[in-house]
Amino acid sequence: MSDLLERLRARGWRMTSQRRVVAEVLAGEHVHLTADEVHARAAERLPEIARATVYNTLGELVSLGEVVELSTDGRAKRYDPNAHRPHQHLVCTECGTIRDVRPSGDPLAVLPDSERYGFTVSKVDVTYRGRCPSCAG
Amino acid sequence: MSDLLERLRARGWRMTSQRRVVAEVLAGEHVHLTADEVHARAAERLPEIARATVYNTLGELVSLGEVVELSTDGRAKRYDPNAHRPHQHLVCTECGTIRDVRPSGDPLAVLPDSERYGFTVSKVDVTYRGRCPSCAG
DNA sequence: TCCTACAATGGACTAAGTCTAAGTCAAGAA
DNA sequence: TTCTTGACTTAGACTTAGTCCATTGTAGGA
Ligand SMILES: [Mn+2]
Ligand SMILES: [Mn+2]
Ligand SMILES: [Zn+2]
Ligand SMILES: [Zn+2]
Repeated sequence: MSDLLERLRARGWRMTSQRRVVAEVLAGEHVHLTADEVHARAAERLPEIARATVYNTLGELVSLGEVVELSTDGRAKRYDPNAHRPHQHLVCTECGTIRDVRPSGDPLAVLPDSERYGFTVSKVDVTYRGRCPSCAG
Repeated sequence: MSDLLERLRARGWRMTSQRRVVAEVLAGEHVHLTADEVHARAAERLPEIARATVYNTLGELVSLGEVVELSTDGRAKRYDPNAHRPHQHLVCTECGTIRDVRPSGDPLAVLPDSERYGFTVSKVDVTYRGRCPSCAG
């Protein structure tokens, strides 16, 4: 994640304490936090960070391709730092747990030309839904 | 769609003018309206229908499996009466147009057991994204 | 050290949806 | 047909998630 800070600096990002803590909160595997969760965790380290700043920073990270924005349900968007390894998501319908998964093959390939209606298709978002082991009871 | 009204009556639904117009608005192919769009169209026929009634009715139709709820972006959910023919969606990133599409094969089959982490996977939502012909310019 | 353009702040505002208390009415009973 | 009653509808307050803006602060170059 510190290489992230390097990359951002190289792109002319002004490095502020707020941006640093937001980037640090978004570290690790299977991290899919909402903006408010990012804000809460950032505020543990930098108490007066504003919600608007978190939204701004997340938006910038998304534009720069360093973070992926997800909306797996109709609720708050989630922010995923695992942006450099393309993957899909497996979501528990009970508890909302999210796992990164990699389906076999290219998910785009299964859409025949006859089903593309002249669109230039560039991206596929796949959400697998089911019960996780601890909710299966 | 009148067979929908039959099915609902058979399930003990009390038939009101509000429920009837909501069901009528949700007729046809490639219909993916937001709750507010449904409300606006319903209000053309029944001016004093309340927004809450539209939300209630849509929620009931979803519970009964007669309508599918979609959240392809982080915006308003969309309601899809094409609930009896399983399909996926192709969305234009520019104008938001939505098409029903049928990928070849079972989208669930491409997720290997090793990528299921003990989940009981029951459903897949696939959103193909790209530019539609009129936005391709 | 100073300057200033870029960034952060707090609070008002919007969009989408939920909840509630009071009033209405569909449909079965008599 | 009229009566009855619980299911349904209504308006508006409330919540959640996110955006916008005017003001204040500061990173980093000169
Ligand atoms: Mn992920
Ligand atoms: Mn559809
Ligand atoms: Zn679970
Ligand atoms: Zn388009």
